[in-house]
Amino acid sequence: MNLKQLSRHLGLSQTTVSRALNDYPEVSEATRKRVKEAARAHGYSPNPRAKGLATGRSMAIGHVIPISTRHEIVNPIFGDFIAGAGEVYSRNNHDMLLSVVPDVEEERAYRALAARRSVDGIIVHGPRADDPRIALLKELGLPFVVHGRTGQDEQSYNWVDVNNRRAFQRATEFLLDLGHRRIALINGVEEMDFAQRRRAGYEAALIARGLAPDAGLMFSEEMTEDYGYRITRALLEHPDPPSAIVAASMLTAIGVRRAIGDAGLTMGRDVSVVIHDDVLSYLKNGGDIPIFTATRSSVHLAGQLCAEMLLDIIHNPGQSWRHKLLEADLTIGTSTGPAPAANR
Amino acid sequence: MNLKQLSRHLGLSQTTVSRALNDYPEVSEATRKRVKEAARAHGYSPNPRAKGLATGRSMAIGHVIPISTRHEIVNPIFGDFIAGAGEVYSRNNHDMLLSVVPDVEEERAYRALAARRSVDGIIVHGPRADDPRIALLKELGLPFVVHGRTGQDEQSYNWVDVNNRRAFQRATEFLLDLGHRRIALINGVEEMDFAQRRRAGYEAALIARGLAPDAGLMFSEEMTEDYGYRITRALLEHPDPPSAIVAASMLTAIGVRRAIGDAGLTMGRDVSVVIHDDVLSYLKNGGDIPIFTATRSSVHLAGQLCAEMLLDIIHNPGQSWRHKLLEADLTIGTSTGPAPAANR
DNA sequence: GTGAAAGCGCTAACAT
DNA sequence: ATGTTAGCGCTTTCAC
Repeated sequence: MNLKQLSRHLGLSQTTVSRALNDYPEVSEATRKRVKEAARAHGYSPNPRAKGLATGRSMAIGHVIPISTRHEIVNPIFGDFIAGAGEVYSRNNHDMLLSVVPDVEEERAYRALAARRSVDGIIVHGPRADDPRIALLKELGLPFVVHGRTGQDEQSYNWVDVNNRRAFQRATEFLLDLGHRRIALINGVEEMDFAQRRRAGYEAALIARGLAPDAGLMFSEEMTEDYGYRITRALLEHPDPPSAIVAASMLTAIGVRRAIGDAGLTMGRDVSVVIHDDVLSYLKNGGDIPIFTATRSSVHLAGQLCAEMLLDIIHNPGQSWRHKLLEADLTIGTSTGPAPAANR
Repeated sequence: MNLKQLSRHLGLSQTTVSRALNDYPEVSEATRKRVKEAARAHGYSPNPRAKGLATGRSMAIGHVIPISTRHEIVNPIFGDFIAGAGEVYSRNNHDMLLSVVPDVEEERAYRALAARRSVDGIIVHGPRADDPRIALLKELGLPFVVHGRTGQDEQSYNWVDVNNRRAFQRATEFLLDLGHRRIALINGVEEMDFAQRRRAGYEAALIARGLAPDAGLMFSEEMTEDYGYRITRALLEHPDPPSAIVAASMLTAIGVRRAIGDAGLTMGRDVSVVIHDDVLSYLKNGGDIPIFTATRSSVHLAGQLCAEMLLDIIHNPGQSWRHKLLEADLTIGTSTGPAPAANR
């Protein structure tokens, strides 16, 4: 069933039916009601391509997922984020277009999306501290919202971010309050903006207590299980090992725990660990590692918020930049305990 | 730059330019070359909506991701699969349309996709043993490929599946060869077809050795960490505990290992564990749980294969059903060892 | 308040 | 081998 058929069926012109369906004010209430009912009854739904061709809009939002050419892993936060954003799009009759591209071809992918006008807006994932995509998208004139922030000019574009700095500051303060003095940081790659903010929070907490950040206790790599394992083993073999660890991501945390176990030590007694993870900081259920359960993650929420913000920007253009800062989930596990007296 | 402008620029008709670009045979090689070069030089790229409107095709593939209303978790295999499929679409100039819908509204989502002709084909995720979606999609006449299989009529639709039966049979045989006799199975929900096949493989291996499957050693639930933990703890407290466990999924395996540790036992000595996981059976790196590394998972591969099959079906319709059965990755960890003499 | 007609950018008969 | 023309299904002037 298309517009033509529907309008003929109603004895009206395509124009009127179109106007009624799209809530144009000049249609009489009576006709609008009649038209909308008929549309529903016949299961009419406009052809998005025809609509897009006529309006120049696509009713679609693009997500460009860069896949690293070095280590083809998909960021685990991705699924949750997409689910959150997808719900919002469904509610607003927008399609979600996913574009998976090798990171080296990312610029081309953005330019292609813009040139073909396949999408009305874009969500930017995983911003680097100094990310060229921001300038590119501004140049292309495509509305966009960044999930996260870059290191500078954060007043010049739209973003939704988790307060990573404060989360790590709180985590570190928590351990300091328990008497820990040598606290290690197992961080993500500092090319990523979020990792820089996390370290800043960690350092701020130490400095506020008159402790100098120790480069020998701060680590920065891709957040894998192996990374958590290697670093933790090395730390524990140190003559003056840390009594506590602040770690990011579930995978890393799994490695940390395995290393502690393999060293014959006990989490929460010999070494305290605080995990930050905005994907899987779900319900903790009898253990010291968060697990999948029925609760939404903050990334899921961030996905919803990014999508809502972008749709709003597309609908009401010309406004100034928008942003939203979420307080992070922080999982403080059963694995945290006071520092051994010797380490105070 | 659109077709009209490009053709004017070349002093040719739109038709000729269109034909040259789309590799129609009747265009002279000279013109084709000239046209293609001009197109590239001007960065011309056809408007997909106009093209779709004219051809009735969308150049897009739909992925409907049902989000469970009970436990809003995203299946962890999802990210990997999407990445694999996405690469194939990119190479073939197809868009990937993601539709995230509450599972109760799934039928409506498929019908909407079909009615609006938003996509040329669909990939079906997570088939149940008796899945109504197969019949629905046949009725809708939309080409589709299932990632996985259903319990019956597997000759009547297209699918790509991992040989779950054989994987679990091999895993079980492996443990039997080590002398184990009481082997537990920690399986996924049996509503899912893959879980049924996994149990079938496990049972077949036992029966082939003259052992009767013991209902008290077989478990079936959503594959969370907590599940792996709970079941393993319970098993180990049993008066006649199993000496080995076959477990599915990384999360479950993490729970299994934690439970073994908490019970004061050692994996590979007191209890042997074989993990099956097609997502994260990546390189194992010094531990007994697979970790994220640079290697592709079999789900990534399945994503590619599904996408390729679907594009082929769309391009060459009218052929009979197609399918592909992949041999599963099977991670046999350092955590497997011979059965204690008492258990033989 | 409603309708006729043009046009969005492309493809596909149907010429030539 | 190339061009002309008529749509694809919708929105949007413009006229009434």
